[in-house]
Amino acid sequence: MYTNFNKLSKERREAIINAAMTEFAAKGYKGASTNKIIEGVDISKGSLFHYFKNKKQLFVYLLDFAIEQIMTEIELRVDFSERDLFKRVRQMAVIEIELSQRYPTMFRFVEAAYLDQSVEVMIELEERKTSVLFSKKLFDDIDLSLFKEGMDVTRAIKVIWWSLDGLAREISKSATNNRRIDYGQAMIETDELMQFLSETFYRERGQLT
Amino acid sequence: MYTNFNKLSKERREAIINAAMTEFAAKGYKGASTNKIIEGVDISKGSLFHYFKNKKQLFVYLLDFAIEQIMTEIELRVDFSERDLFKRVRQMAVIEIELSQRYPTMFRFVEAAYLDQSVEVMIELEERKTSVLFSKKLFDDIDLSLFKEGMDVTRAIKVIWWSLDGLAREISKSATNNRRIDYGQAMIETDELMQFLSETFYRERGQLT
Amino acid sequence: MYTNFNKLSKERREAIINAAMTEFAAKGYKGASTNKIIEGVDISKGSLFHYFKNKKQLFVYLLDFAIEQIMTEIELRVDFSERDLFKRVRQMAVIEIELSQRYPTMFRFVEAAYLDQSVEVMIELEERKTSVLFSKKLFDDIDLSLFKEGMDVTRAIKVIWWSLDGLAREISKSATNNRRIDYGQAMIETDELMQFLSETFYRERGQLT
Amino acid sequence: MYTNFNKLSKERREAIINAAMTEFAAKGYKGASTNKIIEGVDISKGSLFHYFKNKKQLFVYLLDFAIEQIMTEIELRVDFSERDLFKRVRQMAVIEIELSQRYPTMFRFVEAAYLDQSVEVMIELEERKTSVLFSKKLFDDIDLSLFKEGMDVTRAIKVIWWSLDGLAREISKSATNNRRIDYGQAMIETDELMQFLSETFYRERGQLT
DNA sequence: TATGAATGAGAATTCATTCAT
DNA sequence: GATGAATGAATTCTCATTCAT
Repeated sequence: MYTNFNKLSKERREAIINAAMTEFAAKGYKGASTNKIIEGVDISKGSLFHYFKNKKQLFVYLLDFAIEQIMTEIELRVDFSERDLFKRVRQMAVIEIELSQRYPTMFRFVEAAYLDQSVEVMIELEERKTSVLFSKKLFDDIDLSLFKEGMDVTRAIKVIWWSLDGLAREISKSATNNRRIDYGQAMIETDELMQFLSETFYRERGQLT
Repeated sequence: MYTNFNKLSKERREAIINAAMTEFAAKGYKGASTNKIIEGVDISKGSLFHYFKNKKQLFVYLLDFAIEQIMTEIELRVDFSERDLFKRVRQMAVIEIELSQRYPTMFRFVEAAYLDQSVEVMIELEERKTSVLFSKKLFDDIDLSLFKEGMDVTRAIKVIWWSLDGLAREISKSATNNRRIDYGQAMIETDELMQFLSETFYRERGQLT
Repeated sequence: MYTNFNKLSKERREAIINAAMTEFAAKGYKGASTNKIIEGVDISKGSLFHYFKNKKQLFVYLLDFAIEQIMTEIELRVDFSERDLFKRVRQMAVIEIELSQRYPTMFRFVEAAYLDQSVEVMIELEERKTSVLFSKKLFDDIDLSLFKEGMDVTRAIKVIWWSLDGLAREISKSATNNRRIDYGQAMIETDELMQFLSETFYRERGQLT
Repeated sequence: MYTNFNKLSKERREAIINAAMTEFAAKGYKGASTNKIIEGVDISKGSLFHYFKNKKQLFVYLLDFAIEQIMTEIELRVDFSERDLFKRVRQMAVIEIELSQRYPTMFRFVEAAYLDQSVEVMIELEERKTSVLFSKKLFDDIDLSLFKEGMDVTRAIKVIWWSLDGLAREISKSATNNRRIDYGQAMIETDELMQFLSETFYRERGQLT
């Protein structure tokens, strides 16, 4: 699968991936134009459909490519022996922020893809979301003894997750308006939120960093 | 603005609104076809573009119509003299659930619209989101004395909001998969979450209902 | 059905029908290009697909139009009270020859359509063929007493039909090569064939004309 | 000509011929896709166009190949010393039926090719049709003394030919509808028709088999 | 005011053929 | 000789919008 495409040189492949992700991120699946994609990179219409048999396959390829890229980095760099929930989550946040600086197009694409409503790719998206979004591993083998006594930990973790997710959305939304995310500021806000949450749910104040 | 459209009879207006919302909800802004919209209701091509000068204006009209509809109901029915945050929020949840049962098309439209990625309507959407989503009034004149002493109330409220929002997303996402939201179950889960949150952030256990 | 198209002026309608039939006759269903059709007549791409929702519907319309045209003329002008098989068939041949001179494009189209192998329109073609080709009425209430005694009349009629059909094919095939059918000559040959067949199958030599 | 292709091993050649015939038979000349042909057999794009300089040459090759195959068999197996027209024709029918069972793909291809409307190959087709269909040899040195006295034998032979052709068409058309030709039944019907024709045109009833 | 026929740019995709390796 | 990636013209069809009636 994708045999033809994978035979291309890295530069060419990346140019195509970049152009396609940019277009999909900007216009959504349905709105994106394969014509525009090939305009943005030195490739013929025939070639695009030689690499990917149709628009949907191209989209799915990009999605899987991006997810793998991100997951690989997380798997590699998150220390899963760290049993303090906040410390573990913080590692992930740091990596994500770094990646979104290194691969802004890819991140914008993934965010847009996850919100895409197009029926044509809904099923593919759902499959990927459930497999990734709430990556079980992230909450595996957490040290529950750090939580306050009598606390409903499952619910607490959900509240923590929703809060971090909410903050991320807020930051990313403000970015759409003001055009650029200040990642330094984002990290500070995330740390402050985690500080608040650990004070709320943990037995005693810990040291995040 | 929309003078021509407003001169129509209520039935006609609602038929058009319904058909348009259904199409936009199903296919997104870009994917929706004005041709399909008029097929679904007794109106001519010319008239549609007479009432709304283009597709975008139609979309924006629908959005504002829906928001107003919902906000009016909330304004009317939420008792803003209730100063207990959870009790006030609960009222809103009840109303939203009731409305989404009464006007399913409208709700589906609003949900889809809020996720729409189309560049053409992004700005309009952002304007409405910020003005509505975190409706200030909702958190005005809240009885802060109910919160635990020393609690960072602003942050607590955000966490509460993000959690309720997170639960709502979770329910609505599972609905896309399993086809139907069980509103009774949704209310139970919301109540349980609020119970947990009030125990976490409030001085003493209250009675929600 | 075909409401939009039927609202056009006769001239415009005929121009479109003509251009389309010419293209289909020349290239077959699959080979015919809707682009070429609109090039050949003052009509926009959008309009063609406004009149006929797709290529297939256009083809089917043309086919039904042509068949109706021909059948109406035959019904009107063939004297079905003539009970002598050859005399009745001769009437039809005369009409067909006349029509193919008056509407050469239409006839070329029908002939080509009947030979078309494209899967997309096979079913539609089969439906029309069975209903028309061996028009039962043509052989209804024939005077069987004219045939030789002891003759298997059913088989004789088939042989007559196949022979006339064979001659027609021969003439029409030679036309593809030499470019034009000589209808006078064709009529003579048909008469000669019928003379031979009547001598073969009839009790006594009749007078065809 | 076709030097390169003929250098291939028999198996390879036949695989290519088979795949190409199948595609042409199913979709017609214009509709057939060279891409699809190579998908169905182990051959590269470049090679196909190396063996046959273009689609048309491939088609013509297949046509000539099929015709030669069939004609060779007929030449070999028909006993041309048999001077009774019906007996000679019957031999041919038997061979054709046998061949169409042995090489169904080839026969389907030939039938489809003969009906093809594509301008690109019309001329080539016409050339082959006239050269083959009414293979003179078939009617050479026929024993005319068997025909009734005074009979216009030339015309009689034509009627016989057209009738046999007509029956064949009828059988083959019904096959398109009902999916399979019953060759046993076809042979019976052909024999019955020939019996009828020999009674009609021959001096005295002969014995066909 | 209301209509809906007309439009042509643009959509995704397929195609036979070429040519550098 | 054999390959298969690359091509761009051509395909059918859709679309939001206009404008004469």
